[in-house]
Amino acid sequence: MSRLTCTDLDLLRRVPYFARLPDEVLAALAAAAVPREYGRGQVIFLEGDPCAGLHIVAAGEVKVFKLSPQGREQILHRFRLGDTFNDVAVLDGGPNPASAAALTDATLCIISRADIRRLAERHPSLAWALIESIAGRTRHLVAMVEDLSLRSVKARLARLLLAEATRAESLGDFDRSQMVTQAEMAARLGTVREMIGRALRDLADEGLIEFNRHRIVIKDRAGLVAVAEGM
Amino acid sequence: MSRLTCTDLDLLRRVPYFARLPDEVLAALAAAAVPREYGRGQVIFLEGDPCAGLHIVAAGEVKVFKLSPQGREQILHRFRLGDTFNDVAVLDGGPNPASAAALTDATLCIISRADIRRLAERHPSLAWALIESIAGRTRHLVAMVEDLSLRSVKARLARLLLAEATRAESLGDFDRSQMVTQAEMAARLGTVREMIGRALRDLADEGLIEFNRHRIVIKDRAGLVAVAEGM
DNA sequence: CGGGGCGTGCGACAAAAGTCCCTGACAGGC
DNA sequence: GCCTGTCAGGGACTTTTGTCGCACGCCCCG
Repeated sequence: MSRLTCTDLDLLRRVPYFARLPDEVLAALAAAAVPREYGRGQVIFLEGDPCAGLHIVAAGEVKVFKLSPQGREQILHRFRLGDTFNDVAVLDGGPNPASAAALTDATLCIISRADIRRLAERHPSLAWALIESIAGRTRHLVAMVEDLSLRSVKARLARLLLAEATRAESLGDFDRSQMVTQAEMAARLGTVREMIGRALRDLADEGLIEFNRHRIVIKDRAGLVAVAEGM
Repeated sequence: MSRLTCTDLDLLRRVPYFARLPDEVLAALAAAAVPREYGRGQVIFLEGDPCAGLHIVAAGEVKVFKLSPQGREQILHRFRLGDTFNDVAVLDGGPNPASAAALTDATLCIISRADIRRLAERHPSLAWALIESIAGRTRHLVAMVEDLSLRSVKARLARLLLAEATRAESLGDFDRSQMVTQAEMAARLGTVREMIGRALRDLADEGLIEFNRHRIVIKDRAGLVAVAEGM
């Protein structure tokens, strides 16, 4: 038990928005957190269900997504170690705004809305951490609306590649472009697999990237930026 | 001066998320609020500029929007009496995530980020009010992403008509469907004016609505709902 | 009462996105 | 090593969305 709590504490320190919280608050959060394991592909919670609590990724990767009646998927966000999700439902008490599923085997720590609320009332620093977290989420969604509404698939893809490259660099796990499959890229960009394939070929024809199954290398960053902005 | 403060207090009570705050907090907010007038079409603040503070609509209507390089506009939200906007920048201190402009002559009350932050630290009830406000904003954006990514223009239009009709009823200002121009509907739905015209004609051909310049009447609500969901 | 400006109606066309379908490559399990 | 399922490559076609162009009606204002 004490080992578990210790592990949770370490995890909480890896959550950017929580890192600066006083130890006391982190300990209280850790005490309230319940770990849970999910297998690859397993559903974590469903859109519309009553608030499933705050989820923190302790291992593996997770997607939060919407499905259309026709079965097409739009991924709202992909979450990794140290990310929190379902903040919105936790903070306003409404139903989960979207569904979540594990992309790989994953371990999550879950804190109920009641616990969060109790702790946030006692510790204003936690309330501010949550506010900054949800503000970041909102900025991401604004960018997503802008993308979907105002940019072509090719431009969106260029932006995605640039963003992933930047993220990979800043994390040191350079160039293992974790982009997995074209189908997933399509779900993130709000289109279909075939469009991703065509857009990749276009970019390669223009000499901006090189790619073969599961590996994409950026050859001309400035050119990619131009595509990302211009169209 | 005392009259002005009184007016501001009345306004703050009309903000849904603020309505239940204790008088003391409302008075402090009112003291910090600066009123300002804008003419129709006037820009209020620009995307990317440093945080412009919390804005509250005291009169008139306002849009928050993004522009593409090609000049197309995506309206993220239309705000009316008692709505607050630019919450995100106020809460996280980053730049404004989008631009804002007055749709009609408008009066806004503006509270600086510093004041909000100071008051929220002193009064946790205000912090929670802000949290619920931004959570609502985030839910709206999630719905917007879903719409743009997974629904046809016709389905989006059906949803918009249903939403506006519901709002109009619940406010008693029934059927004066404030939808103004087709161009604005297009900007809200992420498409162009001509598509709105075609989609309206389609819906009319199917007997679901009737319309002539500036007046849209829903004839078959269930049918509209079917269109809104199905496609 | 005669413009102008704005919003609309509508058709022809162009481009972007999506669908269908089939082939072949690769990886993991047996 | 072989079989099977998943993923990618890519062509042909359809549908949806966006662009262009122009005429019309309405309303405001001089």
